[in-house]
Amino acid sequence: MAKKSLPKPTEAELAILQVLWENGPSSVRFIHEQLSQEKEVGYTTTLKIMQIMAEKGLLQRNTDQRTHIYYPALEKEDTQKQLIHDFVASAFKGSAMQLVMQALGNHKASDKELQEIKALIEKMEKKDH
Amino acid sequence: MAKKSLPKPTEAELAILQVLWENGPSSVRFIHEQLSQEKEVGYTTTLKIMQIMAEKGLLQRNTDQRTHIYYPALEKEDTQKQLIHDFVASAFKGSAMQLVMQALGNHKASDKELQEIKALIEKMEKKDH
DNA sequence: ATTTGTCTACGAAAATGTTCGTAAATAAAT
DNA sequence: ATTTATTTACGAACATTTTCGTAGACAAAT
Repeated sequence: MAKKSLPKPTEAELAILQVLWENGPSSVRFIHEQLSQEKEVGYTTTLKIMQIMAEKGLLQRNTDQRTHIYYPALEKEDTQKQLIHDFVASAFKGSAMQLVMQALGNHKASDKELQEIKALIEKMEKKDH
Repeated sequence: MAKKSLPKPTEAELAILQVLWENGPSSVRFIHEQLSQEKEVGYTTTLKIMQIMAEKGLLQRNTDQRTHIYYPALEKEDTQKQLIHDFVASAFKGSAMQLVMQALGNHKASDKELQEIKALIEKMEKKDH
């Protein structure tokens, strides 16, 4: 059967996903502590958003213990891929390459990063033949 | 004096900016016709959003004629730059290079596009020395 | 001149996202 | 055992964004 497509995460939801991506499955308490370092926010606000995310299917959770443990339903890369797609559509008229050029141009990249990108390009060129 | 920083455009606002970027200064009627091709929406909805954008400073307008002509207050590239910055922060933990790698990897690029990127990288490498 | 159409302005409803207070259950501390 | 702290659930207030109806000004068509 077809994979059910999940809604695009909102800003607040994305902030939570980032913490989960970095730290793995976590409790609301932990996520909230991390988010609090960036911005003051009530505990129940974090809780509520995570509950909504679980409802939407963005997060899964283990409720065996009183303290529920949440984790993303999708791989980080899959979510990022979808986000890039939407972003490119809404701000770059669908041209991912235009985005790449802009992002590359406006950002100071280290030699190592540039080498990585070159390597990726080489690989893509080879695949074409 | 310092350049007043404009708010980040919303989704609906971005759709309007894209039409303006492509077609230059336009009337509400024209923008609305373009947007209608993508999605059904009332004329006054488009009008209202453009008026709000003018209030916010995102758009300028010429009101000499009864039919006002709107145009973006900022260059396309400036707005895109800001959008990339926010996007990278919210979805890529601030790493523009991660975004570039993902966008590059997930997208089929033409030889010509790859050449352009390579050229840009060359230029960036030279600048470092 | 009168009607018909097009435009802006305004305001408010509807939809979406965010915030948090309160209550109930459970666990931990005294 | 009683108090204190932690956690989930729920609901509602608040904020932001999107939507559009209505009215008034002006222009075009008849």
